[in-house]
Amino acid sequence: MRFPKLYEQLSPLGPIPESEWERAESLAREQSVERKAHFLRPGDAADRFAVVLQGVFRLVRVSARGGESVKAFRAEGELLGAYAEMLQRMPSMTAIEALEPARVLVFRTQDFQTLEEGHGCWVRVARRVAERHFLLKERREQEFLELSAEERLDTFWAEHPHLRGRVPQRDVAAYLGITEVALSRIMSRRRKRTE
Amino acid sequence: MRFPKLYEQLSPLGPIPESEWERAESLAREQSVERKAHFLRPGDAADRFAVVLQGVFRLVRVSARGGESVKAFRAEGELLGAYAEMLQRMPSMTAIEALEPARVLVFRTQDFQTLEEGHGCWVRVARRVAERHFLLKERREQEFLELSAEERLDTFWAEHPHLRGRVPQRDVAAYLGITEVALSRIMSRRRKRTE
DNA sequence: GACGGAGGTTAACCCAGGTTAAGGCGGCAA
DNA sequence: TTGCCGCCTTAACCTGGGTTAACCTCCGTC
Repeated sequence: MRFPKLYEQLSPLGPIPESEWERAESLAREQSVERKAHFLRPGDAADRFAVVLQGVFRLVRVSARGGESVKAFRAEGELLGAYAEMLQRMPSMTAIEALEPARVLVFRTQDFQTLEEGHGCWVRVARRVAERHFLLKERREQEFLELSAEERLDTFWAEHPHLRGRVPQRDVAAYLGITEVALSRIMSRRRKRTE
Repeated sequence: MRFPKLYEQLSPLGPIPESEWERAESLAREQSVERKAHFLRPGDAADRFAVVLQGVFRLVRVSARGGESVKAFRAEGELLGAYAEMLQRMPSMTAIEALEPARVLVFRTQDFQTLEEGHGCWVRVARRVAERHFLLKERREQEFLELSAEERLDTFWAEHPHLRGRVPQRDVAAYLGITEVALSRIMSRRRKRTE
């Protein structure tokens, strides 16, 4: 078990025999990413993904008008990649950028496909990954439909306590779908409300 | 091929041998749903899903505060079910209601699992279904992050032209995350703008 | 034909959040 | 030290959308 983070992430998704773990680890490549450097930038082929070993990343989509919106953050143990673009085999529209000096364990999607062909356990894993991604997005949809920005903020910290102090406020705002000004306002409003 | 809609929906997701089609059809049960009747109501077990043969449905989530938000519409050929709750094996939080007299082809999730155990093609289908659900939600997330209500309205009609005239405006509003009043305002604003 | 309900529109008023612009403050480089 | 830069805050002003409530169809039912 050279990479406990890998094991933590993948083993809850279905039983994987020892021999397959070894095969997987042999395909992985460890890589470090400097603060503010990109794991993936818009236009790159979405042909690899990773497990975060160390650090926090932001997944950013630059809209047509030039505005940045943050789709997600990823920290230790989480999967990193332009998942939608991978599925559609299109170039990435997403920038993936380290907010701290980071280390990741990289797989090429092509190699993962070979894993799948070799053993059915990986197919099950891939399915669970798809389902988990879906559940995350559905929860987020619900938040946009039902909650105010302030409530979304609370939900955010409740769901991501480990990001406290590790992500700049402007990015939290861009994740919530508001401006950094509005976020600052919400926070001061609340500061006063509770004295 | 007793149910062409079933074939249309599922066959693009992966090759399915003739014998498996027959097995699937033997498990399905045709059911009709009256206008305003429910295919599923909150609290029901999320233990079945369907393919829509005829009609339009709305998937509604009733929030804690009693507000209704519309997660999606489903028309002919689309999959109908409380997917998130199915994955999590929890009772449905979603109401699924016919907006027109409708007919559906119902499967019990349990039966579908038997299909999966019998032949690998169904596993592939299940995975593609998960991926498609994810892509839909991701697109919606992006719309909430980047677009105004008015732009979301345009996007909605561009993506769902077949729903024109079949869904009441209040439901479109609830899908966009605004009130029917706001939607009416947007439409009149636009009517004036273009004379 | 009268009535009532469902769905849509309009208007008045309010508030959350966008926009712009002006600081504040800590850290880092010259 | 000074000055700049990145990040955050605050204020002023504007706008989109929420809320409430009145009203208007169009139907379907009696």
